[in-house]
Amino acid sequence: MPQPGRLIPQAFYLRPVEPVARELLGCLLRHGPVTLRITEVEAYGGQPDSASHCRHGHTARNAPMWDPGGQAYVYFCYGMHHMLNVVTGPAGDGSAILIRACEPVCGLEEVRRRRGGLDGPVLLTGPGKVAQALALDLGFTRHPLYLPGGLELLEGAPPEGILRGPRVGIDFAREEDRLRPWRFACAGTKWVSQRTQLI
DNA sequence: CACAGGATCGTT
DNA sequence: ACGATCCTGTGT
Repeated sequence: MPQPGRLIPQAFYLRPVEPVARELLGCLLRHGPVTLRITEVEAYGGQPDSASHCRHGHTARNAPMWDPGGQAYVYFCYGMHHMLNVVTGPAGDGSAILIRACEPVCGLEEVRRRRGGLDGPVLLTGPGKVAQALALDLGFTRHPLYLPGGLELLEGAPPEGILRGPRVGIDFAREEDRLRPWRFACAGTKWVSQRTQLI
């Protein structure tokens, strides 16, 4: 099994998106002084997926999702938030994993500064919050996660309990999510995005 | 070119 | 429950 702290090799990402998403739980994201542990993920693409940015085929924005796995895909959402995705699969697969929540491991003071002085689970429980804490922007799209320097993805101890299921709630009761139980996965922890529940 | 909607967040 | 804030993809 993975050795904590080692860079994950690109081969890890060149597989179907859902097992990669599952195994990403517990892994570490490092950018400079800040290290975060992934506690919640969401898989997109890899098969017909009407919720994926690839649902209408190849476009300028989603181009990184069609590349071989192992790189970041960052996009701008709702006019104010950046979202970090990990691209997976071989070239042409059009799949990626949204990092939905983390817990702090290193650099807590810097994270709190970037998050407006907040603290507790509200700090990193949401995809926009994670990107803000890691100081990411569109310039990180296509950044390789398996090379030292910059934004890195490291192996970490897998969490004890992995919960998974479709998201439910305001806009999450979609049929396709019910048919795809591994789209969404989170660790058994308090560090779970607020708009996410399990059924 | 106009429009509708969006993988969200923080406040009310 | 709502507003912020703007980019993207589609339709005309």
